[in-house]
Amino acid sequence: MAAQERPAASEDKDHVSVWERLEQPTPAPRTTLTPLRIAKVAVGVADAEGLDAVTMRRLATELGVAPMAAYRYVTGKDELLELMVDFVYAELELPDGKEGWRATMRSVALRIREVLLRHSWVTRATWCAPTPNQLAVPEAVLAALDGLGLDADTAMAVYSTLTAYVHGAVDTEVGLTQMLRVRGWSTREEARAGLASQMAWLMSTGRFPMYARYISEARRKDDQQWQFEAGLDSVLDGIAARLSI
Amino acid sequence: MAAQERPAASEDKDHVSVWERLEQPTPAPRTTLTPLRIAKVAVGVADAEGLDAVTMRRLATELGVAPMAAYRYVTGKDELLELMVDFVYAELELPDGKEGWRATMRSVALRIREVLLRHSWVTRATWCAPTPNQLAVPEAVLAALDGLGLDADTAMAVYSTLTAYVHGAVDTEVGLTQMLRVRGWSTREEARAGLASQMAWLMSTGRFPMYARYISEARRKDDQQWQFEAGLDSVLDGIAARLSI
DNA sequence: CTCGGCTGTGTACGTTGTACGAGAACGATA
DNA sequence: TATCGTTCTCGTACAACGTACACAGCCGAG
Repeated sequence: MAAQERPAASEDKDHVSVWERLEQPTPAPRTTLTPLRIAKVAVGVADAEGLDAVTMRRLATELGVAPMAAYRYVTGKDELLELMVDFVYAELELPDGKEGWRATMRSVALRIREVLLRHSWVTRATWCAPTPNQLAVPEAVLAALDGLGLDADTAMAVYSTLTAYVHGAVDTEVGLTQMLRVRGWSTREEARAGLASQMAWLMSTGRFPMYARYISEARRKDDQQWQFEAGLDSVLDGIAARLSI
Repeated sequence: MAAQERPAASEDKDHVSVWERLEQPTPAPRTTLTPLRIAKVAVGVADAEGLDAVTMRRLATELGVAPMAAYRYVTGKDELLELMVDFVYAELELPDGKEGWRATMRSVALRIREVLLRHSWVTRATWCAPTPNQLAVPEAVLAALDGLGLDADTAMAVYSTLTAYVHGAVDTEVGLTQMLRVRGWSTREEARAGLASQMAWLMSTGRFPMYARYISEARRKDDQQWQFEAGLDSVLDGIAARLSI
């Protein structure tokens, strides 16, 4: 048994995060490169051509710099991704929480969805390292819940429930459009046709009668916004009901 | 690059002569490979060493076969992943739905969580192509909802809400343990220490007072099962409330 | 016994992340 | 101004990856 194989690099207790390093204000006067510029360019590439297009080499070309240059600011590709995710979350505008917990949470959810859809690669890049700008989300949510008399565990659970729903929903939403793109179906018509033909075989097995019926009867199948909000309101209802607030 | 001359046979290390090889004609029985066997082995590797360890070459070695052999059964790595995901979902046991919609949905959610935690790479491998065994989930859920008088769109929305929550929740749960493993913190103590030191810096910025307070007060922070079920019950409450069922 | 078609092999190419050491630009010192 | 140490950047190089392509051995049908 080859039990304990360590794939990752060597990092020990003296591991300083990117964020910590970011704080020391660029010890370099000469820097054509900065973590922020790197992140910005990388996000641009990812937005335009997908996460797979983000290559250390591609990044270097885009920055007008040698392939290895970025490694001065980033210990590896993983850290680059962290930077990218944080950069994206920076554009999230959070409500000030003066409108009550429910309105606040609702609007947080909707805005996160917008941002994640705008940068659809983010859901696949997040492996749950909390970046500073990501932490602003729980901060805002918890602030909105503060003063309602919830104990810490319950408040955190509420927050977790909300983000679990939002991430899950956006993830499948993104996954779906991603799949269409991978399959090469660009127009809605093409997509419907292609998907239908693929589904046809599955349905013809007779294993999924319910699914077949509901799919054929559903009318708002393509209205992602409606689906998202319907689920969101359910979740919020549930939270309200359970906490009687 | 000139001189790409084949060296004499005796030059190759542990080289068996042509004649010797001619002597043992059949090291290979027929059809050693099947999609199912491929998937099973790949899942084994992924479970043991993570998704990154699943390489076409690694898979080949594991199967006792040449690197390209699997391509007879799979058009590329993407298809391999589909196979793997489907293989995992095959072990999901779904309730028969005779216990009412709520109990059914609850148990579906819990079982999906179990399976996904058992194969923690699946959440990152899914880019939303519906495999047959995955389709069994909506089938079961819709069957449980049937006869409640919901229209197709609402029923689908209920299903989507549930899976969004489940996937989102398990995803962050998996992401967290993944992060611990990547950072090299194996024991719970190490993890707490490492995470704490990393958090300490973020908290010291003063940007996240609420978060800091709630984190320090929370007691069930590590009870993932409780958190999952708390959220799940919220979601189910919400669905019940909204549909008055 | 031959032969076409599967199934597995071998080799090769282009791309990736990144280790490593040489080189170039700077501030401080002499 | 000349020199030095430090800091940033580059060029090269390597192992590992996914997979294209042509081939070889075995099977059952004729």
